[in-house]
Amino acid sequence: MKATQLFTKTSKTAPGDETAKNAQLLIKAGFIDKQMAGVYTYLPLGKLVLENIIQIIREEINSVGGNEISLTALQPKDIWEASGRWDDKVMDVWFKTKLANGSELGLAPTHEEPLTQLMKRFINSYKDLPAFPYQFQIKFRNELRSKSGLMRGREFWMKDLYSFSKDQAEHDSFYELISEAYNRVYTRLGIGDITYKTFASGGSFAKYSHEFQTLSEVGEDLIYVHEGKKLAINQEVYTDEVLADLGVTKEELIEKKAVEVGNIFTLGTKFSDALDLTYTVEDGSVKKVIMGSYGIGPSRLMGLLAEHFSDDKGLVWPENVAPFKVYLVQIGNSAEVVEAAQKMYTDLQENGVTVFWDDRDARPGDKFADADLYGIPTRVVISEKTLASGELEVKKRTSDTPEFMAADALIERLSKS
RNA sequence: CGGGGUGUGGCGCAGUUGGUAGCGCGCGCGGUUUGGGACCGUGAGGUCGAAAGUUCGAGUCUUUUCACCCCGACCA
Repeated sequence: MKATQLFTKTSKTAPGDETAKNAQLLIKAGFIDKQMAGVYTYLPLGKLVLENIIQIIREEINSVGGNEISLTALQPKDIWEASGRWDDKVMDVWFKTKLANGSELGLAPTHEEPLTQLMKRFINSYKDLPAFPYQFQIKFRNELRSKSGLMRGREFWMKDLYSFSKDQAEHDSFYELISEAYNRVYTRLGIGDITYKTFASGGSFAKYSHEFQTLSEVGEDLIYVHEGKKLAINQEVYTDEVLADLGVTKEELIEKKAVEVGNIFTLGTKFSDALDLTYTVEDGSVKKVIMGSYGIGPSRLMGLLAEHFSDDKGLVWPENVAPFKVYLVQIGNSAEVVEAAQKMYTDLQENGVTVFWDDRDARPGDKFADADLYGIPTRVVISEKTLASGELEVKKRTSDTPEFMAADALIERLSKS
């Protein structure tokens, strides 16, 4: 993308009505815009980051057999009444509305009911199981108080996956697979080392559910971390019994604040009971399907990454989620410089390296400042100086000192990474 | 939902004892500049969140209301 084709621009001042670092930086950099409390627009650069996060999750979910779908946001009330979750006293985050004919509707805060209903059409026999449908969708939750920028919104992106299994063993095996897939997601996002599989309360069908908690001072959760075993315990189940279960002692645990970046949950037959989702076994008998649900919030992850990977100059995206790999700074407007920049822009793209070319008629300082604020991993400068020396100036966002290299060497390095 | 705070050009802010708004950034134009957010000149742009009230007169006072932020509660 060329800078002159991007309609957003950066701001020198952070918005006065945001105190969360992630929101301040993302708004200053023009990645997002606030529509109202807890509701944000994704602008071109922010959309690229969000899509990169989504794509990583998609690849890992597909690798364990996920089938991507897209359920509806508008929900009829009958199936939610069947599960008992239409009542505001049971599900207190509903946004409810009506059709023109008066029928009541809700904006989906989650999707167990509609998906269970849908799967009744496709699950009849043991031969149809297991099944792992999932989607990326905007969820609507009428939070009493949204806060912390992208971290807790009333409208937010969620990857929700549901598993449909024959029996507990099949369920348990997938549960383990998805747990590993989640770990791979966090590793690819650059937060694997500070993200812990955390034991949390399990509901009626399992002793525990598991959250994936990333250490952060802005976190809303309190967890007890065992660094050696790479696990943690949520404060809500921090009891002697649980400690004994996991074979750890209080002395080995460290209390930390963390952000919940994922959750995997055994549902058992809660929804297959409510909506009568059954299958026929080999012997002709009929059984209830065992379900699980698995969530990751891409938008919350984007907020967390902005919060975690940033400094006084702006964002510092990990390679895998950055909107572009390279920020190409063109200094000067001489024909030689423009031509060289154009060639580099084209060469990088032809080698699979995404690049943002700052072709604006602006001063170098403006371009450097934006390159830093955007948090693009690698900055490449082309100017009269670099043309004279025959080497490009290359600087990592995470480094203060540039290095100099020939164009070929740079392209080779970047196309490999 | 309880407590606290804040709403003034696109953004960030100021506005003294009430006398019909000002600064910085950004933006337009002219010029000088051009390796870390330049400078000079000039110009456009707001009726002060909304409504009602007090007053000769309200951004400044009163009431109501809406929105936003923070703390708490809540939170598949």
